Amino acid sequence: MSQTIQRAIELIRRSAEHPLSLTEASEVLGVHKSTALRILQTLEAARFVRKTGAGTYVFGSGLIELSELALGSMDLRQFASAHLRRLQRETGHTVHLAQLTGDEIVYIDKVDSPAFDAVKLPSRVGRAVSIYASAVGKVILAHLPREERDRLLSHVTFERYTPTTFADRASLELELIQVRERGWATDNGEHDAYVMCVAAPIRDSRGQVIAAVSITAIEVIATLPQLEARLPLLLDTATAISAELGYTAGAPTRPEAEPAAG
Amino acid sequence: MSQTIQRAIELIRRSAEHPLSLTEASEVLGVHKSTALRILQTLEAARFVRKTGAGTYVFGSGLIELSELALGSMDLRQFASAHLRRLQRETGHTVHLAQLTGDEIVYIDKVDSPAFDAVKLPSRVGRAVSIYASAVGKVILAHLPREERDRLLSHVTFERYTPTTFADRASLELELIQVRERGWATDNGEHDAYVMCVAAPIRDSRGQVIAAVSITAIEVIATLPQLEARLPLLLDTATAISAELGYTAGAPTRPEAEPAAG
DNA sequence: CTCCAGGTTGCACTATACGCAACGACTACG
DNA sequence: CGTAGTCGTTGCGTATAGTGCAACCTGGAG
Repeated sequence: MSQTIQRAIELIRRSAEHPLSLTEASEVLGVHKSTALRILQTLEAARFVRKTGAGTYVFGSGLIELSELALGSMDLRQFASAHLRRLQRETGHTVHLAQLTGDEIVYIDKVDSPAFDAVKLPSRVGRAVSIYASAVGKVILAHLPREERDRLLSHVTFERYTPTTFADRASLELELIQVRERGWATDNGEHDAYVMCVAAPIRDSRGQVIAAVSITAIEVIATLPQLEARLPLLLDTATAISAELGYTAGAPTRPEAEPAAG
Repeated sequence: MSQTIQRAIELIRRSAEHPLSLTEASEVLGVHKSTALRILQTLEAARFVRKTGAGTYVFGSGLIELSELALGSMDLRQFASAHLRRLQRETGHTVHLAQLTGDEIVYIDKVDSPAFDAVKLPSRVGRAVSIYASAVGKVILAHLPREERDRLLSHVTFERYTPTTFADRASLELELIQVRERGWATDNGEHDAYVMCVAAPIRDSRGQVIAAVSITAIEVIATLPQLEARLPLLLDTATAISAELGYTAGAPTRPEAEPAAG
C-alpha cells in the first residue's frame, strides 16, 4: 500500500471538511512542510484540490466533476429519477434511493423534503448505510440469495445503536423473514432513534433485488404508522422503477424462495 | 510533483469512465501489474475505487460522499436550491447555478428540464465552464472589478467555437459593456451552436457578483428570444438568491462602475 | 527597521515504490 | 483429461522517487 497515496487521500479528506493551510497539512501527516507542499501541488494540478486566495487548500471541482460523471452514468439512477421526485411530491417526505454495490449499500440519490427536517437527516449520496439497521438495508438483505446475504453479514459487527436495533444475527434473521413475506421493511428508529423509514425493493430484469427506495421522516413530522399509510405509493414507485429496469412482475424467477440456496 | 499520486489520479479518472481491469490499469500507466495493483489497493482501502465481483475497479462511493459533503457545505448552493427548482418548474427549461471559484467558473448546481433536451446538454456539476463563451461566464466577468477580470482573462487563450463566439479580447470587452449595462447576458450558441442561454448575476452581501443563474435550452426547444421572454422570472430568481446572501438592492457599492479600478 | 510565521526551492540521502520472476486460479481448447 | 494461456497476487532485491533539511523568500506586525 502506497504511503504517498495514503497521505494524499488524507489531505483530500481534510480539505473536504475545511480549508487546509500548508502548515496544518504537514502537521496532520506528521511530515515536513515541503513534503505536504508537493502532495498538494500534485493534487492541485488535477483540480482535486484548489488553492484559495488566502493560500489555503480546499476541495476541488475536479473531484466533484468526476463524482457527477460516475453518478450520472448509473442507469438505475437515471431510470429512477423522475419516479423519486414524484414520490417526494406526493408524500411530502424525504425520498432515498439505495443500491447494493459490492459489499455495501450506498445512497445513490436523495430527494429532500422541503420540510425543515431534511437538514437533520444524516444521510448523504455516496454514503454507505447500515445493512442491518436501516429499512433499505433490511429490504435488500431480505431478498438476497442466502449465500450473498451470508457474505454481506459476515463482515458485519453488530452494534446496538438504539433500543429498537436488531443487534444480533438471530433477531435480524427473524425480522428478515417478516420483511421477505410482506415485501417491504421499516426502520423504527433503529439507527437514529428519531428517524423513521419505510422501504420497498427494486428488481432488475432478472428479478434480482438490487436496490431499494424509501421514504423517511423524523418522528415529530411523521410517525411510523403515518409513513406506512403511504405504502401503496411507495410500492407503486418501486414497481415502476423495476419496470424501467426490465422487470416483469410475476416473473418465473423467485430468488427469495431459495429452497436450497448454496 | 509526485509521480505515484499522478498515477493514482489517472486511475481514478479512468475508473470514473468505465470499469478498469488490473492489466488495463498497468497498460494505461505503462507500469508493471504489481505497481498498478498496489495503487489500486490503496485507493480501494479508502473507498476511492471499488472492486467489482468481476475483478475490475470502478469509481468508489468514498469520493462521491466527499463530493457531496463539499457541495453540501457551500452556502450559496443551499440558499439557492429552492429558487432554482422553482425557476425550473415555472420556465420548464434547464437551470444552472455557476460560481466563481478561484480562477474558474464552475457549475455547482443544475436542475434538469424534464424535456428530452436535458440529456443533450454537456454541462455537469463540478465542470468548469468557458469564461468568455457562456452566459454565466460573461455575466460574472462583466460585473467583476477590472483587475479581477484581467487576472481571469490573462490565462485565457481565445478559441472560436462557433460563428457567434466572441473570440478575441476586444470584441468580448464590447459585449461585456453591453452585458454590464443591461444587467444580464445571453449565450447565442457561442460555445455549442445549438445551445441558447440567458444568465443573471448573483451578488453577495458586499454587492460583489460571485455567481450567476441561467436558463438553458437547445434551439429546437426554445429560441433565444423565447428564453429572453422569461427574463423577469430569471431576474427575480437572481435577486431572491442575492437577498438570501444578504444583498440589499440599491446598495451603495457599485462595483461595476469602477471608474478608476486598479 | 527588525522580527516572525508561513510558504517555497535545491540538494543529498535513504526509505519507498518499483520491476522482476515465480506462483495460484481460472478458462479455453485440443 | 491434460495442457496452454490469461489474469491476478506475493516476496524480494534494487534504484528511483519522495523525503527531510537548511537556506531563502515574502508579507505582516510590532
